[in-house]
This record gives sequence, C-alpha cells and structure tokens, in this order.
Amino acid sequence: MGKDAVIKGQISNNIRKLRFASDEMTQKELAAKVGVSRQTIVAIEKDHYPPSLALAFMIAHVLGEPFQDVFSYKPAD
Amino acid sequence: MGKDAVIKGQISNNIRKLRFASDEMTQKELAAKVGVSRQTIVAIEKDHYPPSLALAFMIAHVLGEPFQDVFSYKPAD
DNA sequence: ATACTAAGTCAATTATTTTTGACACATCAA
DNA sequence: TTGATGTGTCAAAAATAATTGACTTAGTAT
Repeated sequence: MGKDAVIKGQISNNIRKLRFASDEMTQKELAAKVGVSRQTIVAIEKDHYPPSLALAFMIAHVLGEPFQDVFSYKPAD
Repeated sequence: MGKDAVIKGQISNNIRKLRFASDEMTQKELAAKVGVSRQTIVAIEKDHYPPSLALAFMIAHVLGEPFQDVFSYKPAD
C-alpha cells in the first residue's frame, strides 16, 4: 500500500546518466524509442517502480550499453 | 487477449538447465528461495510470462550465475 | 496397489506496472 | 512577454505479473 514499490534487495539504474552520455537524449526520445510513455521513463529513473524485464532490456539496447551497466541489483541477504 | 505475453524482441532463459546444474534444484526449492510460488517458476520457465526485473535478479542470484547467463534478449528490430 | 515427489495446468483473485491526460515549474529563445 | 522544451507530479484506468487452491500426469518407490 506504500506509494513506492518495495523490493527484496535493491535495484538501481543509470538511465539518466547514460541518457546524457548518449547525445543528451531526452526522456521523451527514450520513451519513443522503447515504445513507452514519458511518464514511465520518469518513474523508472526516479525509482518509483522498476521496469518490466522486457522494458529493461529494451532500454539497455537503445542506450547502447550492456545490461549490467544500466541496471544493478544488490541482494537483501 | 492472447494467452501468452507478447514482447517486443524475445526474452529467453536457462532457468531449467541451471536448476539441474545447481544440484538438481527443484522448482519448489527455487520458488522457496526466491520467495515466489511454484506456479510462478513454472510459468517463467515455460515462457508464459516474463518475471519482474526484481524476480529475474533474484533468480540469477539464487542460481549463482551472472544475470546475462540466465536471461537473454534478442531485439525485434 | 498405494503413496510420494516433481512437474504442468486452469480459474479466479490480488498486486504491480504502464497508460492517458492534465497540470506545474524552470529555462531559454524570440 | 509569449512560446516552446524538458522535467516532475497526480489520479484513474488498463494491462500484465503473481498468488492461491485444486486437479492432473508421470515416475519411482514401498
């Protein structure tokens, strides 16, 4: 019931950094390229909730970075 | 409306193989270790739907394999 | 034959992710 | 000032992931 999703372990991402590294790509452009709404990109960048696995893969692909350079996971235990 | 999820690009996984490689771990055991139901593991192994990003990370972690050795993505374009 | 384990399936429900549309705010250019 | 762009936020709805419980099938053991 919390506003933000709680995960076992912690997922983080570098989308924002990599977006700027990738010719200053805007949220809107990234959203269009991966086929989701701009709000979805905002939410993911700000860790309001994690992307689906498919979306995570597409984002890494569009940013031209290996998956593990975009998303990382730190186990709880 | 389709029974199985359709993704842009193709996600596949080696959970089943790695489960056996990991001391013949059963679906039930894997489910318990990652904290989901057995049916969820069945569904993911059989590609009925993809796991959430968090679950994907936890599965890789429990199987003791790098993420990219468990899940792979083949872009549509 | 009976029982147990592993795996698969189905339906119905709950939880989470994603969408749309609207609005706000700051920066920059005309 | 006016307009455009980039970002952030909210609420309601739609789509998808995950749950529970029940049932089936195959293999293997007692």
